[in-house]
This record gives sequence, structure tokens and C-alpha cells, in this order.
Amino acid sequence: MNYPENPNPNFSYFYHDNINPSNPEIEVSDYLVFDDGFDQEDSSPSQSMVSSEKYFVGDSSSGSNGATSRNSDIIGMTKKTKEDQVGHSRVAFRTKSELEVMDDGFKWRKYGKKSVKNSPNPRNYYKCSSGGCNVKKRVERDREDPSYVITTYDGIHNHESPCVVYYNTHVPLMLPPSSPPSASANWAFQKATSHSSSSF
DNA sequence: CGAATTTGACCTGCGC
DNA sequence: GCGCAGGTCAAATTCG
Repeated sequence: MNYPENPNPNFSYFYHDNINPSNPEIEVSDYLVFDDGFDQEDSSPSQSMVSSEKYFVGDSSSGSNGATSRNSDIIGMTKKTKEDQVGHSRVAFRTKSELEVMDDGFKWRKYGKKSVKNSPNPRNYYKCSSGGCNVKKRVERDREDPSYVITTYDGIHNHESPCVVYYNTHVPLMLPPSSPPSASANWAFQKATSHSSSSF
């Protein structure tokens, strides 16, 4: 890592650096948001997890909706978990990438690896290594298309991304003049974690 | 030598 | 209650 990572897949600078559409190796094909206060009808309220199958039910499994645009497909879903009680959001997206671990603006520490049922690929578990930040993410390869990586963010960072600091210092012109870097980052993150399910 | 990763064991929730 | 599957822990190992 020679330059700061990025906080969230929909951050503008992350888009430029890591999901650059001109780079055929990496592209975001699906983007899903799990938002508190919104109950998905077909999900069990007591269930603590959502399988990767459900993440893409509207994209690859159900015929009608799956025929729509592949990029930026968003399916709002929510799960009630213990962590929801402290303000919990989940964002999942699928990225076409050879690399399983993408720089996303934060520093992650791997704490587990688990093979999942019905998938030949293991799932990796990461925690944000920033002190006091309990954000987690899961990374696994799409079982139907191993060229895709499914990344699920769990929680909201309580600190700024190192990337924000970096760009604020080194690449200030990349950001809109009316929006300071942190504000831009926060906007994107809030958008992704709090309101996307109803507006995308 | 400290930090990060690996990996088997353990914990918890859910379905039967 | 039991078994299964997903998630987390923590000791051992690796790496810079």
C-alpha cells in the first residue's frame, strides 16, 4: 500500500483509483445496501445473517429484474441484529477483480477465515484496525463467477479514512471546491449507509 | 521484535 | 435437544 486506501466503494477517489471503469480488471457490478429501519419482507427478522445468495437475488436469480443494468444495481435490505441496536448498517457490493482484498480507504486486520456452505471459496473476515472502530467486512468470491469478489461492510466507521487525510493534503483538486474532503467522504458514506435503500 | 496473518477451536443462533 | 452453519477468538506462525 503506497497510497492511502479508500473508505467506501462509492467514494469518488476510490472510484478513480480502484474501481476505475477504464480498468477492465476491476468494476463494480452490484451494490447493495442494508439499512436500519427497513424490513425486507422475504427475510426472517430473527436471522442474524444474510447469505450471499440473497444479496443478489434480484440480479442473478430472479429473472425479471435481473435483466436490468448490471452496474450499480442496488437492493435495499435490512437485518435486525444485536448490533442494529447501536446503529448498524450493512453495505454489500460485488466487484469484478482478480484481487480478493481491495484498498478501500481503511486499514483492516484479518481475524478469521471460514469456508461457507454451497461455495467452494472461503470467506475472509476483517475488522477495522483503527482503535475503537468496530466496523467489519467480509470478503468472498462469488461462487457463481469466481472473477467477482463480494465485499460486505458491517457498521459505520467512527473516524476518518486515512485516504481522506491523504487527499486533503496531496490531491485537494480532486474534490469539489464547495465540499471539503471529509464532508465529501461523509456524504458518500451516509448516502450509502443510511438512505440508499429508498432512493437508488 | 512488534505487527499482521493463519487456522483450529469455540460460541451462538437457527432449523428440524 | 441436537446438529449444522456462520461468526469470532486466540495461540501459533510469518513477515517486515
